[in-house]
Amino acid sequence: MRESRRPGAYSCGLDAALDVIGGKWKVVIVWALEERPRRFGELRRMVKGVSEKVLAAHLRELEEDGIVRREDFGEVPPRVEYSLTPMGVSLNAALGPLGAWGDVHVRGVAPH
Amino acid sequence: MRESRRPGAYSCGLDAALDVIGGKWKVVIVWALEERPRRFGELRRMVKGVSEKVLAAHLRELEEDGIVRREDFGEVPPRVEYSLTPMGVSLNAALGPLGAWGDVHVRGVAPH
DNA sequence: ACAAGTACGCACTTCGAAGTGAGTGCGCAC
DNA sequence: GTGCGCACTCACTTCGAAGTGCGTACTTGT
Repeated sequence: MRESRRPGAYSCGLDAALDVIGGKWKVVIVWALEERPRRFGELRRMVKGVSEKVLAAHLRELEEDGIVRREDFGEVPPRVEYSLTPMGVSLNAALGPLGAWGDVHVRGVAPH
Repeated sequence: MRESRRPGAYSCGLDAALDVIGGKWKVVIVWALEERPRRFGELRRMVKGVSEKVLAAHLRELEEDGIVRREDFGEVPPRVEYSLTPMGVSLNAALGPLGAWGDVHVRGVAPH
């Protein structure tokens, strides 16, 4: 189990942000939710290589951190939708420059 | 040993960037080099909690990735200085928004 | 004479995140 | 009636990043 966030335990905002997106698949999940809400199985197919256990765990953590919202339509068979909260949207925006940097300096993709 | 970077192996620039700064202490190291070049022992004291082994390993990886420059003044006792390359400076800039996001949304520090 | 600082390298251990494979209870298509 | 998809949970294993402790060859400080 992960300890809950300890305000003031970080030396800078970068520490804090990296703690939130620290999981192996977190950024990919957040990125996959950018366009529109997604269902669990949908995410499972989009985020290639992730196991169900880890996907579920990461989604729960992201929910605890206020990044994603989980909506359970109490239907049967189960139907659950995950979407970004405003905080999640702003996180995605903050990740933009870093993604662009990676494109240019690591992948060698021209910014045009 | 770490495999060298594989161009094209990333699904997006974010993957690539996170691979580069993936180490536990990488961002703190880069952040510590922002102001001016630093010596090994100096970094060791700044980056609290890091072991010498890991600091040396991370510095070597960051050098391989073109983020930091290592300058060895062949003196005795040894004197080595680490500084950011232009690419390192741009990385730091790209990390800015993420740090600000963490300050505001995780640490609750007002922007202003 | 002795400890401490310099910039590391090496062998060993630890520990937790992630991977694996199974089960659940229900509906629907074949 | 058999199997698949849904959205998970649980127990177990693996594996590699990070931690620990020691050694180096030399200089400076007390």
